[in-house]
Amino acid sequence: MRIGELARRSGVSIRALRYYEEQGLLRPHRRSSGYREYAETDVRAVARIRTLLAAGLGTAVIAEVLPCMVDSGEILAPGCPELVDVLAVERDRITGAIDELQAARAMLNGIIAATP
DNA sequence: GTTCTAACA
DNA sequence: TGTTAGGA
Repeated sequence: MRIGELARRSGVSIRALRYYEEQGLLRPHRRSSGYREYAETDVRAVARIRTLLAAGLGTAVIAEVLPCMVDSGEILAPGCPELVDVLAVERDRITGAIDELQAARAMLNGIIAATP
């Protein structure tokens, strides 16, 4: 599929899809016309990219983790178990971020509840 | 009409 | 990231 279809199906802007390629997150083939040709599996790949970006992971980390995820996206592809410690660090960072968000939410809840 | 690259009131 | 210019 071309970039327009992937953008519609993934809910991501064409601009973002080109950016992902620039960052090495996606490797679409090129037609003789120069148009990018994406695979069916890229729809799910984009979803994973969005999830990881939203979690605060850098594109460099995502680029090396993405190819190590099997269909389910939760299994480590055989051949890259050394990523486990990198993922553990990211997980701990996310856990810290969640704690801060919960603290902020509790603070706002308190203010809102105490405001007549 | 769609996509491409490059660049920024 | 959006948007726009200038082409194919």
